Amino acid sequence: MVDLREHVHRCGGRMTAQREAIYDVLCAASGHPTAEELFMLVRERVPGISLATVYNTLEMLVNTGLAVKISGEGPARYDTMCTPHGHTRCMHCSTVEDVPDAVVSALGADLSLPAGFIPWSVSVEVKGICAECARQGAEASTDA
Amino acid sequence: MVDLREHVHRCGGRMTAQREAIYDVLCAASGHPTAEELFMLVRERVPGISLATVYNTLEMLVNTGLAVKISGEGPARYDTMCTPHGHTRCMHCSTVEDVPDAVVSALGADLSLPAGFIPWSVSVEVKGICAECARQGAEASTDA
DNA sequence: CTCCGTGCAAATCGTTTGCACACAG
DNA sequence: CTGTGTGCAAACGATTTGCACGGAG
Repeated sequence: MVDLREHVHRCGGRMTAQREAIYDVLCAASGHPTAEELFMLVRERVPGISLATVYNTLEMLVNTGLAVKISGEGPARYDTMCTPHGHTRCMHCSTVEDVPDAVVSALGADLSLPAGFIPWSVSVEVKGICAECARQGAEASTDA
Repeated sequence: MVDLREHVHRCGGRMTAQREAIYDVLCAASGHPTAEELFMLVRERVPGISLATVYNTLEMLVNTGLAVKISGEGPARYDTMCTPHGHTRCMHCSTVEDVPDAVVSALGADLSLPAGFIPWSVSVEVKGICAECARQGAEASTDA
């Protein structure tokens, strides 16, 4: 969580109420919201905001290193945590959770990359079933 | 590369010329083709085939474990190599290459997953610049 | 005053779906 | 024969774009 105004200025951009609201909401969001979800939340604070602005701002945040875009199945999700980490994705409810771990950042060095490939970032995604869905699944099979 | 006819039957499906062609082409493809690319290639062998059939068949192959779907930025790419491995993705030309490595499969155990999360598969993607694009980039800056 | 960022609506792109027919089993 | 897989075209969801205006600097 940095001073957005200062950050934006350093990157040659302008500060707006929309950008502040989007960044605030993204930082405060518990999960890893999609652009649409973020849009819904931000609209409570900036009623007239448009979805395109949310996309624009998110792209700016990603390009300037303040956020990370997690793309995979379905709509992309966004994350502000900028230390290297992986994600889990529930195959049932598609929730994304963080996997803070030094292993992730150390990984790059261990991989035998194609000759000449210049690595920039490593992302790790663990697909599976989240605790919540596993619990419900167990209940369901108990009920049946 | 398995006997597709037998595999499909074991999974309760039917064998068709389209499915055979798609699987053949996917196995023979050097890179990691998108559905669209695959469609173009398969059309040379089965001129009347439809893109929907390519999507259907790919989904079947993925569901039955004969192929892997690599989704991320842009269109999804497909891969037949079924031993655990990671991928590199060039940020410039978006080429996807394989990273065969035991580290990837061993990774799951080392990560501190959220409590209760049941892992199913681990995917690793290294973003960066591929050798080809790096070479061209170097040339370009030399020229300038 | 100058442009960058915005809002809106339409366009685009990848993928899925509904339907009638064909052909594998 | 029976029902699954096919081809087509239309629908769909996520994201991008073009354009004119408004507000930050």
